[in-house]
Amino acid sequence: MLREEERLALGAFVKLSRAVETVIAKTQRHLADSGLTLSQFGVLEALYHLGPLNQREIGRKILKSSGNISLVLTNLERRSLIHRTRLAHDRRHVTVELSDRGRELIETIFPRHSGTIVAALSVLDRQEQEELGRLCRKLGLANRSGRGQERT
Amino acid sequence: MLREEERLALGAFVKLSRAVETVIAKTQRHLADSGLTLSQFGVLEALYHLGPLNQREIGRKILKSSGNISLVLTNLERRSLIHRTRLAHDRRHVTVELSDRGRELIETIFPRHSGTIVAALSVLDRQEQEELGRLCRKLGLANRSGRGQERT
DNA sequence: CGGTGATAGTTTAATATCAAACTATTTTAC
DNA sequence: GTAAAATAGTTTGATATTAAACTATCACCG
Repeated sequence: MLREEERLALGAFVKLSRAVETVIAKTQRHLADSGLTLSQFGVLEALYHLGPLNQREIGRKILKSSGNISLVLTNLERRSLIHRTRLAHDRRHVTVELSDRGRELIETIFPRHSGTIVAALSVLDRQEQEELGRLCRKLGLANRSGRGQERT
Repeated sequence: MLREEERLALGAFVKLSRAVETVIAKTQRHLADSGLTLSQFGVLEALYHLGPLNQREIGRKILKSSGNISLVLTNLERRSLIHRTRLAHDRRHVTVELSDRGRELIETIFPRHSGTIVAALSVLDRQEQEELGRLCRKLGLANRSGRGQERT
């Protein structure tokens, strides 16, 4: 019914999706203990590793629309995990940075998050993880949204 | 700063997530032309390939919570793409099936959807797709949610 | 200047998503 | 046979998500 080429590609993609979903589900369970969603964690982690960013830069890092970032930041701000500041010399930009509480939280949570992923991937040996990374990198780069299809 | 094991696993996982996100983004753009979300498409596709199912079975197929399935079905029902029927001999169960309109729609859309994925994966040759499938299958199976963590 | 266009962020409307509480129904145990 | 437990589905409350419309600000050009 399906051509061979089709069967192979669809099968690989289903397995790819399922694999990501199962690992993400594990990380979400653990993040929920701290009352964080995966998106909130993504923002805190980006700020932690890259320092203060404006909202567009955050959106580019975690691949979300600007409207979405705006909301996620509002929720983080409500819990005093980040600060937003308008730049004086260009009032269109908002600089986002971790609060002390936010820094403490991400410093506590990141090792656990990382541990969850390392454990999940540990069914694959070093060489398999390298190969998986190589194939996914190739796939991701070839299909990255180009030609004016970035999210606004 | 990060141990080698950690760097490798986190790196592989980020690439894995990005690859899935980029391919999914492509399929969503195309599904949006028909006014379907990915979840709605997932339901229609399951019904198309597997025949009538109850809501729990659908949830298991597309890995979503029962509450979510309930809502997605309501939205599909509003557009007359599916029918819901209570089973006479066990009134707890709802049998979901494609309407004629739903069948027409999925028959039109599925080939395009499939084509999008085949095209996206085509940067990998046959052997690479097989290897990617093998690695992801291993990863997914090892981390499938067990121990009472299914979604309700 | 002074308007035109670009850029950053916010808001809105629709859908999705989960966990948890809830309803309805059936099965099981006593 | 009825009470308790299990099962299927729905609802609720909170967050996420996008596209598109919108606001505010700045840059550039005449």
